[in-house]
Amino acid sequence: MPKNEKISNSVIRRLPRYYRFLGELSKEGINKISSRELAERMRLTASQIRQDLNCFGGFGQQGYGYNVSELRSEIGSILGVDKQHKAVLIGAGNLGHAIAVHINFEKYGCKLCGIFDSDERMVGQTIVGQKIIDVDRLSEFCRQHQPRIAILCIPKSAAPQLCEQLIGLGVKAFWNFSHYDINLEHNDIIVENVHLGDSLLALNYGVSNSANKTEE
Amino acid sequence: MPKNEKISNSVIRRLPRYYRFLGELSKEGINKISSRELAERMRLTASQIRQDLNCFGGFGQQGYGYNVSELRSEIGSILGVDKQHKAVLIGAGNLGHAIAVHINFEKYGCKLCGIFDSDERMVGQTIVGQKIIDVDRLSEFCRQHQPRIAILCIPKSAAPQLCEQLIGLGVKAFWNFSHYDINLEHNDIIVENVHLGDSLLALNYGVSNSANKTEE
DNA sequence: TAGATTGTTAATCGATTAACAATC
DNA sequence: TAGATTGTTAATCGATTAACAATC
Repeated sequence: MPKNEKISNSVIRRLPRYYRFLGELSKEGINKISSRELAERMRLTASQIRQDLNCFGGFGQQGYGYNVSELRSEIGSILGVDKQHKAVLIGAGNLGHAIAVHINFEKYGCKLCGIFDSDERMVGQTIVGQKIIDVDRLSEFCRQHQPRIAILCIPKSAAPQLCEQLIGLGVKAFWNFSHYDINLEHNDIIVENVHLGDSLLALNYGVSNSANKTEE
Repeated sequence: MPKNEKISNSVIRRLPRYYRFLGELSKEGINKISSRELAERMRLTASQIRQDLNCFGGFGQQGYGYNVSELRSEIGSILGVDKQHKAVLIGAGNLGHAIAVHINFEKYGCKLCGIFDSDERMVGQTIVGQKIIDVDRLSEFCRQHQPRIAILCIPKSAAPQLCEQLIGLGVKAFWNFSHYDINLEHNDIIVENVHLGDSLLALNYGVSNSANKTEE
């Protein structure tokens, strides 16, 4: 769908937020919105919104604005929310478990089709209606189901080897919650690192260096 | 500590990653590193690293490079890892629970001092050695302990009101995992939104639009 | 038609990269 | 001293904002 040039990462990162806000507007029963109004709500500039959207096409109408639900579904299809890419979750500990039950995968264009763990006490247990599978059976499973996305909720030490294994099995994208910083040679692999520690540290920087603190 | 000018957000976001990589180097027993070597490992440019670090001071030595553990501890203190800011966690459901046990708060300059939930079946249960407290007692607790950070693992609907309440109680920063997009009038409040859905959608965009897919 | 608002081009701003003098 | 590598200034690049003609 992209018009012609490569879409910048900054634009891509804003798309999910547009999608969310348009969903809310839709729920509020608002059918039409101008770039100016949307900018106000999202604390962006109208210019930026128009620039962003025009990377993908002219979704608006001069003199009128944008049709909320139409624009939302356009952005949705750009993001691929209706693709239902198959995903496996590796690591069903606290975080993995929470991700499995907390994230509505269908809503985000994914289908969670397998949950794995290496701890034999977890294997066989059921979460979100799925039996946890022994990670030893990962290869077998992937050959059969061909997942394209792997969600890593595993210790740092296990990550490098697992990444390589999964790439060998045809996985194209990683949603990485491990403390390992995926930085692969393979340049066709898509990585979304979620470093919660980094996020907390950035917040902590803000708190530690905020203006409302006395100089020390 | 900042030299004189305001530090850009892009720089701040890279600091935790520097901190992490330097920690790893330290563990590997590497004492000295040049900006060129570090850049290679982190997939950055040497220029950028030197620029970033020089926002805060000259931590290197010409002709030699940087002392790994020294630089790490400098960045650590810039990030405030030894500050131990008090934090409350609101919402001890799947995600809140996982955050509580998964994140080593001390390591990131925080101290988790209270966990709250509104579900009476959870109240009184213990996680990470702390009894879950009824959210009705949040005000009382905050007046006594004066936490500066609130971690929100609550439904979107509960977020706006809770934010206001917490700000009234002196909370200065939010680590926000709720689907509510904190976008406050209060401009001295620090917000770190962690929108896992947005993150997954960005990944999904990549998978849906990757080059190794056939045109459709 | 007049008014509004887009799509798009041009101007500005900020961040990244390159270059190099300073210096260990 | 010679070699290496920083700190810092200048050049480049890209992203954001402003402006405005096109058009509904």
